[in-house]
Amino acid sequence: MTATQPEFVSDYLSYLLSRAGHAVYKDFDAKVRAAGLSSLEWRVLATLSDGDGLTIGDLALEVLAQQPTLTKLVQRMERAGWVRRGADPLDARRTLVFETAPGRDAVAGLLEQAKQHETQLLAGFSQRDVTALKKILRTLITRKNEGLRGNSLGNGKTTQAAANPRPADMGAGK
Amino acid sequence: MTATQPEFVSDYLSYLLSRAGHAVYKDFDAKVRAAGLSSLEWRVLATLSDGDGLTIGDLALEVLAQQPTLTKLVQRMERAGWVRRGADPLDARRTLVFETAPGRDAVAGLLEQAKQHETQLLAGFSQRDVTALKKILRTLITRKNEGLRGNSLGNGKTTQAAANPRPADMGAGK
DNA sequence: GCATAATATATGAAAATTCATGCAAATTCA
DNA sequence: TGAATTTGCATGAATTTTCATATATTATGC
Repeated sequence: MTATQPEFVSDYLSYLLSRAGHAVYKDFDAKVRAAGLSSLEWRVLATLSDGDGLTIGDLALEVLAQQPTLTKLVQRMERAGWVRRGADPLDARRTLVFETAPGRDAVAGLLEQAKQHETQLLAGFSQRDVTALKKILRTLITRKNEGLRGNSLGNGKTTQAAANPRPADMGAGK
Repeated sequence: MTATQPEFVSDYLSYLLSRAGHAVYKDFDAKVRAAGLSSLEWRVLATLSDGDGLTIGDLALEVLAQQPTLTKLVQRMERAGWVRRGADPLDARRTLVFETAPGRDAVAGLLEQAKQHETQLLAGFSQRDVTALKKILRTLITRKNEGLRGNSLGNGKTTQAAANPRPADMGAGK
């Protein structure tokens, strides 16, 4: 009704999430750049390390980029030798993306460092806090736009399981 | 030590924060675009609505963009009539950014909608959860890289208080 | 006060992203 | 089955961002 009160932004959830994400990522980003990768390239390789053979579209959703961006990024990364593109025998429209050995090598160290980084970041919090935090974040991610009217973005993306997942599957579900 | 276990990424805090931020922002973004603004323009105008007269540098920190990006964005936004640039009488190197009346008009509706959006988003959570979540996020934001060795990014940015803050200061703190 | 260093923004060229659209393959359904 | 629709990716042009650096101003040390 009345004018917007001051300091709205600094209490706004969307802003807090962005800021926190940025703050958390910022110092790790230096290591990513030192490894010769851009932020998006790191995300792509890290995602593929969890299981490759994703389509361009699913990969775009995973790394929060748009499809044309991913199409072109993957082309560049293929030229760099980090990934390989392949056809999907079940659907000729799709382009599947696989990580190459050099690609795995490029992120191997970073994946380890990422774990250490997270451990350090969360050192000051109780296990309960961390669990609660991650749970809420997952809820926000999963819930997406349910319950929000006036926004019929069906968005029925399937995000099929990875075609080439790593052996076990423990530690992530919860 | 051993090979990276699968599903690392989906439990990685940095990833969860980015995803949550993206999920939360996604449907609101449609309204921002409908208002004729880009995401970054929305952030800039929303930030300035909380008090303008910020320098290019401080504004860049606020909206999580780089300085050259902000310099050019502000120039475009000035041409569009949303902001005005002014000199700092105390430091001739600085460029201060002020919101114009058209700029305020452009975001007024969005600021209201943003509040509604947040209310809807948090509807399913208890007040306690929300408070806890925001508290942790603020800690992550504030703490930045303290306690993280091997990264002497002093980053002593002052981010001085807004030169032209809005009157009261209630409703944001807690 | 003067050189030197540090800070704040601007800018040009290169690179990446985005928007709109094109095209091919799969799906729907009459 | 065959036309119409939908889906998935690629691509060209325009826009935006980034990197490196230039420029101007303020702080510092002697």
